[in-house]
Amino acid sequence: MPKTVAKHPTLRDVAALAGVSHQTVSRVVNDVPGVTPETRSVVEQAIAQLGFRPHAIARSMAEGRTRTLACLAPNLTDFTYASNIEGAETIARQHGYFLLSASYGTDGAGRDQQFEGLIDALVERRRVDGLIVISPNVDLPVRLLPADFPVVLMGGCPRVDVANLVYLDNRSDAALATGHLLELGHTRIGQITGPLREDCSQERDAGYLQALETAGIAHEPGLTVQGDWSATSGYEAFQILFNRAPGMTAVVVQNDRMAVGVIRAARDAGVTVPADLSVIGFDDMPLASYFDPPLTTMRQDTFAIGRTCAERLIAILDSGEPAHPPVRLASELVIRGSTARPAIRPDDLGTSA
Amino acid sequence: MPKTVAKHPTLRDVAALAGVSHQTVSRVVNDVPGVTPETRSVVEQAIAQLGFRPHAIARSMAEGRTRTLACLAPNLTDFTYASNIEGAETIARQHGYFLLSASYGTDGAGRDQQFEGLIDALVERRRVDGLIVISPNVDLPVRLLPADFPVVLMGGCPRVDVANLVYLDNRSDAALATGHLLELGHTRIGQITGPLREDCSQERDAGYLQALETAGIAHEPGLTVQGDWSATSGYEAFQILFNRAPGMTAVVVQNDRMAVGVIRAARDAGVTVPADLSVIGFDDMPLASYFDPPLTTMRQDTFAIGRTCAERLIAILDSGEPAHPPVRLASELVIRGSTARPAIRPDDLGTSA
DNA sequence: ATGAAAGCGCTAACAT
DNA sequence: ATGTTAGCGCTTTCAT
Repeated sequence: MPKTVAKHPTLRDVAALAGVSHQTVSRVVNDVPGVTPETRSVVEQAIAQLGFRPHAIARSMAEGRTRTLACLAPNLTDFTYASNIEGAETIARQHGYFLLSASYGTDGAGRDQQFEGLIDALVERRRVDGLIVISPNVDLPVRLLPADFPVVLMGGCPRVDVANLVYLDNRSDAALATGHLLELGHTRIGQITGPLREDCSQERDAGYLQALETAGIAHEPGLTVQGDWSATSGYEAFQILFNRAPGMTAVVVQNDRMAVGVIRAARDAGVTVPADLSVIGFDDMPLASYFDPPLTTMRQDTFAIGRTCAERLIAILDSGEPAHPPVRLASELVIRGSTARPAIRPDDLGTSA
Repeated sequence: MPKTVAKHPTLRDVAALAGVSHQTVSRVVNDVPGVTPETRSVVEQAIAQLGFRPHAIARSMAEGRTRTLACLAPNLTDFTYASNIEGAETIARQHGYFLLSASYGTDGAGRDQQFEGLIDALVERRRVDGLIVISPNVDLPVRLLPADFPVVLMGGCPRVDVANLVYLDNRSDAALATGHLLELGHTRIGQITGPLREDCSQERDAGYLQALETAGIAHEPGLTVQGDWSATSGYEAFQILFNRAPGMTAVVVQNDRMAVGVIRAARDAGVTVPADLSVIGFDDMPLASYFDPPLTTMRQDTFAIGRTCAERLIAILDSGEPAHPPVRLASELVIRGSTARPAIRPDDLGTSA
């Protein structure tokens, strides 16, 4: 009775068939020099004949690394996160790594807890070699992550105290957005922010304030309303702003989804964009140019951000390159149809010139 | 000189400290009965003291499974795929699995090759326990996947010969969409399809034809144009259709992105939606209700689809449940502003009644 | 150039 | 209830 063939042949099965030691097979598989062409050929035939494939887990076990990276994000569906992830995944695979992605849930309670659970399962139990963390608050990972584990952070503001940070300079981006409105001649410019507990919202707010100040325009706190990134919240924020400050001619909206909500609310209130109100968003989300009017927005190359994160992480892993200083990524102003010069209103006539 | 403490304590380190065998520690860690409360307590203290965490890879090695699933999709950014993935990831984690997601590239050459490479690295090398495959062509995975590996397919049409298939009944969904237009009173209904090499486009086309036939309306082949799912292709397809059949009063557009392109093209051509032209899309993508007019569309619960796939896969893995017959998932007609009764045109007056 | 031995950290099967 | 003995399939180190 012939020995039952194991479902998956091992190095030793190949070795037995080729009449060499399993070690030699290992050398052939890993392209290690020091194997005669003849031996190599015999082994290769045996490998082919048996359909041998090295066992990735066994290899991880012996090598002490998994060739797997993980990316943690608040969710996997928002286009910005999804494209970060896709960018990272592309680079990872190009370098022989896989990318495991996990979301750590919606805001509020449980978030930290879920994040910690993820760190435990992925990092402490050494399931992955490195981590990319996308977090609305850089503090979260900084606080919860072990210091000696390879991590690249994707953040929304510069932080000199944080190594391996790839960040968007939201402050200057927002200043640029506000500057665009200022240049068009707007002076009463409102703002709709994301949740103010997020770095990104804070930074953009700071940039907005900074641009106003540079232009010598007094800041009206009542002109800023907080949203939650959703189109609905943009809709509601506009209504508040509209009642509060009918003279407002432009709004900086901290993301495109809310901007779309603003445009809808404006129309419902009889306000025409951009004739009566200029609206600028952030992200340049897919189809931003297909709304009515097409959205003027601050575009971010989110794929490139994901790629950069993965490149940095792999450099640390493969080349033993140590922690690197923060990398700043640029945004780009995309002018479309939702912004224009302010209309000259009857009551403005007296004050001009 | 004290023994240098290993960076990561092992079962044996804990055992030594607790004065028991490593096996007892293993029992405690895995909550296996048959350990005295006292012993357990001592071991738990040692675990805490050393900060021991079980090594996931070593465990995989010994258990012969990785508690990791993979999801393959054409890309990770299209909302439909991203939400499938997020749904699957949620379920996976609830059951103690991680989800590794990988994209197998854009269409055309290289696709099969990349897919094969993925199968090799993930399946043949046993890096994951099971696979979820989202493919525009069910044939691709059916052809390239080993028969004995746990796989759940997410597809666009029923296939009795394929086990573990979770599918959208695109044919009847398209018939429903077309039926909506028919009910409104449209008779010359155009169609813009996705790439016809994809199952989904074929099925929807079949559903469209079927609905027309049921209504006793002769099919005009010239009223169908092929797009590539992009808004731009929808824009262009409308132009072709408009020149070809100015009398057309409605279009079934096989996804929302193209539908948005159609609406834009219609407006640019002086055609008002829905007064002059009704447009129905598929997907109910995010913000579909924020376009102008809000999109009427066939909604699919893509999160639920992802969840279902993961549930099936885990059932096979954990409960040893064998292959199951195809699962059909329903879509829902969401009527918004882009569809309406056809206007009564001058030349229609004579023919009516 | 090749082989033998040891061990990665765990689980499983079998003692006691 | 606890301990002992074997591996899991590979890489690494050291012999030959």
